[in-house]
Amino acid sequence: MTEDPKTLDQRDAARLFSFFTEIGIINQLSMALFAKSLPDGVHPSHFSILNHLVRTGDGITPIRIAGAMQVTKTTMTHSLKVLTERGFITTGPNPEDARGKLVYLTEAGRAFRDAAIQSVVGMFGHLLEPEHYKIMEELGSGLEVLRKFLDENRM
Amino acid sequence: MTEDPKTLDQRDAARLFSFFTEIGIINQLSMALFAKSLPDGVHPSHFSILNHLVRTGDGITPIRIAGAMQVTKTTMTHSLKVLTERGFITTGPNPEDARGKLVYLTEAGRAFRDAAIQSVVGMFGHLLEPEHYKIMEELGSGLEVLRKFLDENRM
DNA sequence: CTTATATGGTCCGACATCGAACCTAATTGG
DNA sequence: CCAATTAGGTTCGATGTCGGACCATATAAG
Repeated sequence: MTEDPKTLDQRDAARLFSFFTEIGIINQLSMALFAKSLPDGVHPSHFSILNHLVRTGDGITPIRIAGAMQVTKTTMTHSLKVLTERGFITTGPNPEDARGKLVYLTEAGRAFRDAAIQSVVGMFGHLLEPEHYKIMEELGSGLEVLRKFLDENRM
Repeated sequence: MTEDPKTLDQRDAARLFSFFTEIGIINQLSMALFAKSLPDGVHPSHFSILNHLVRTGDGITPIRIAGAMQVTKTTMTHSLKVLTERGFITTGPNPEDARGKLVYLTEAGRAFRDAAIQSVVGMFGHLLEPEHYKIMEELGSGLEVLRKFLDENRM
């Protein structure tokens, strides 16, 4: 019909659907498993925030965390409130911007993150077979290309 | 320390984390894009139910749909209520099981699904490049292995 | 047959997430 | 220097999802 290279033919459309379906199911199943390996009612998103603070260093703004986690600032406000109530983080004023805050890890937060990693690695480690790690490694670069592209083109 | 082949070394643990992180981000970004391409407040999960009914045929039970969509029956009850209110499905008694229901597509539901596909294909089609379809195709089989494994081992 | 258990579905409460509206402070234009 | 716009955060209401409790029917055990 058309020669526009960006027009989807039926095969492309089918690939698109099945690909994102697989991604969605894997995400859902792995997140459910992940959630079960976390202690009493700590959501994976909470763990991710703590993990991000450990890896990139704390003393950063909620907005930056929200950007890294791909969630809205509204969601981040809520998540940080939960983490504060659990004693895993503290917040203080931002000396460079009177509108903003800075987020800091507590010792409890750091310890919780370490324990959670042990728990998660234990659960997945007893489940996955060596071939699965091989697959994950093989898929890594392709996924990265797609992730970066989607990230750059989001609206 | 140990020779247990299922004990994760640091490289495996890192692969595990980065893999599921990529999956999570791709899922989130693509779902957000997907949601934006659907008309006025129809959630991707609602579309998926309609799509499933078209592809596998209607007149099936809510439980079967829930299994296929990987959600709980509680969630399915809610989703079907929304779809019924929008006039996209109807439900009737199950002649073979007095406890159960059967779900049927309406003409409006079928039309909505078709229109949504056009919209989604249009949005992604104008965004993705040929190389991305190639990548998706290459990743398909590996993702399928992981998905099936997670699906069989969920608890 | 009667009882125990499993299954289809709904209701309720909890929670993560989002968008819209809003406030405050920073930045930019004039 | 002042007005307009941008950016960091919070609050509010809505929605999707889940787990637990519950009801009704179907199936299995005795």
